[in-house]
Amino acid sequence: MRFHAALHSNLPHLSDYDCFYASVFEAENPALKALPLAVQQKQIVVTCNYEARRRGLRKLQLIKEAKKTCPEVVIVLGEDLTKFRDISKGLYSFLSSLVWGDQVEKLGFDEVFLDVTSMIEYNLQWLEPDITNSVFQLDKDDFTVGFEYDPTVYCGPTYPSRDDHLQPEHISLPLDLGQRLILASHLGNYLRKQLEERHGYTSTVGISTSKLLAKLAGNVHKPRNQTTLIPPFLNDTDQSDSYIIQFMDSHEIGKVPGIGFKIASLIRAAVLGRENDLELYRELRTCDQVTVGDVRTFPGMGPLMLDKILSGGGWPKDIGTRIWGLINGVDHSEVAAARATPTQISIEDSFRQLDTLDAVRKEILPLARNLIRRMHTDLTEEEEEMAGTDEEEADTMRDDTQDQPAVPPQPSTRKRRWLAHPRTLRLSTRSRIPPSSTDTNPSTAQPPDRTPTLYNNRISRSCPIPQFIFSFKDNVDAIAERLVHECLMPAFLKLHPEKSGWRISLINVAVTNMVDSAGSTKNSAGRDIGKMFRSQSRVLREWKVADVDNGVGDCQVDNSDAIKSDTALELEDDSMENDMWEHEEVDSSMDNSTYGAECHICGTYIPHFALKAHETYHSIPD
DNA sequence: TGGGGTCAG
DNA sequence: ACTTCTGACCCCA
Repeated sequence: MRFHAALHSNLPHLSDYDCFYASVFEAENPALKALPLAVQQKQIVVTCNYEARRRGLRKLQLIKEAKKTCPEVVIVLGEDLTKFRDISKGLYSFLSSLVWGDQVEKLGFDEVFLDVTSMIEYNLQWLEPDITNSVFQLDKDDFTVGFEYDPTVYCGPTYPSRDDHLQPEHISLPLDLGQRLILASHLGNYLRKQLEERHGYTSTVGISTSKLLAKLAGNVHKPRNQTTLIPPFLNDTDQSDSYIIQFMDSHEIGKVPGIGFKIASLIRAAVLGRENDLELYRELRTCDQVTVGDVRTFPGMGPLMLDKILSGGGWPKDIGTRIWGLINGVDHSEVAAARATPTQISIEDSFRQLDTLDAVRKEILPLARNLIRRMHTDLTEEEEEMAGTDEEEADTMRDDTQDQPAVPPQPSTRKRRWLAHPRTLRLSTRSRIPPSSTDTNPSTAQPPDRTPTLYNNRISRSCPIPQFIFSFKDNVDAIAERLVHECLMPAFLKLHPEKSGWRISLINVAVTNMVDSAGSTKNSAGRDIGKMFRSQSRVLREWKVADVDNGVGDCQVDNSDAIKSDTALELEDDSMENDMWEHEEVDSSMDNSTYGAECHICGTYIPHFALKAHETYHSIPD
């Protein structure tokens, strides 16, 4: 069987990005770390830090309730996602720069799948039996770049835990899966440390042989830790996946990634025997919870039965097979390669209700503006300065003279070009009352066979995108205004021909249907990284000393379950790390001293916010 | 290609 | 009171 190591890493503490938002505010203002902090979008708490959780706050809680539960809570507004998106991009770029190949897949703002197979394979070949001190090479071309580790033991927690599990005395090299997972566990630990030391963000990592298992493994030891899901390697062959089965069986069916609310509900209904004539139904441990194990062992359960359970919906063709695979811990999906450009960009806002054209127009305008800004940041890059551009000769001469000291040309004067052109513009709305609905009371609606697909009330109209949206000459406001009048308002009227009474509660404006520009490089992410770091090797070399210092010793720290994540390694911070990562239009204007300084111990350039953590780290060993 | 659905965080 | 602000992929016509 082929080894497919996926390393899944949640960038902040918890695997959801709840805490990611809170971490971003804490990074801006470290004083917040000691306080209960909640991030607000409209009337709800979308996220809160651990201090707030300790005091009883939860995500997706009403602001009112949160204030009642914890009057001292500090509330910050998080409706503008720009910061989160930028930080997320930066952390993502950093990980991509370390991992070989381009299989680095973002899931939301706060999670990344990494396929580290080739790194593991490469490092496997240097191992010799029973050597407890080795070097993990992070750069094929430079054996001095890497970190020390002990390849005879896992780094960090495993599932099953090593207390429950016989650690093999001798690991057969080099083809053993367990050995690969050991290496992956050390790499995961290294990546976590790098994220924390260099960027001030803690993360949780799951390590296994597929995206499915890596993701679920990541939930086991939640904040600021990692879990390696280990298959049995001493057991008999027929039960070779028993731990995986047990692991999967213990999950509630809806917790399995890929099984969402609808599918889980249908499967639960079937297993609980709601509409099944079979009365072979079993005693379920809890009334409400249906576990993967309950589903897997249900009489007759398999791909065909799942197909039947899910028949009638618009599901993918192989849905039964896929779900059955997930239930059995099988997931063959690959970690997706990095994308040059997103497939769509959308921006939306929600409201209590909008009922007049004027109100609608007033709300759409800023959405259009922001959308155009986003198109510029995400779909354009700086033009490569071509020697042949006659018109710009004067500028070019002045700006690009050799040996120009630290101040680069103003980014705003640089030429930009589109990496991709969206071809479609789309307006979506949601109303408080569904447009044409007859359902009076959803709670009384009996679930006979199919969910009546009640209330998923976003409706949309799209149109070809007007070409003026791509202009670099006209300013954003002018383009936005024209877009609203010529496209978006007409689209709105098509959506809502009625005179009034729409009770609009949400408006979304999107560009979709991207066509990559010819000549744009395949891997723009890689090029951005190249701009941010001189080269991968150089960056890594800068950190070489740190890496070696850390290797094994830190594993021991991390292995201890007794760490107080709140106090042990708190990071001081300054707000500017965004700008480290500020993409295409700004990067050439960076003056490093604005954002950080050189460490007086190792001389490495450290972003300002990470300096304290970095020095703390120097003080640990030796 | 347009409109909608489900999944994810 | 399944809420917020997204983004990816899938199906059907």
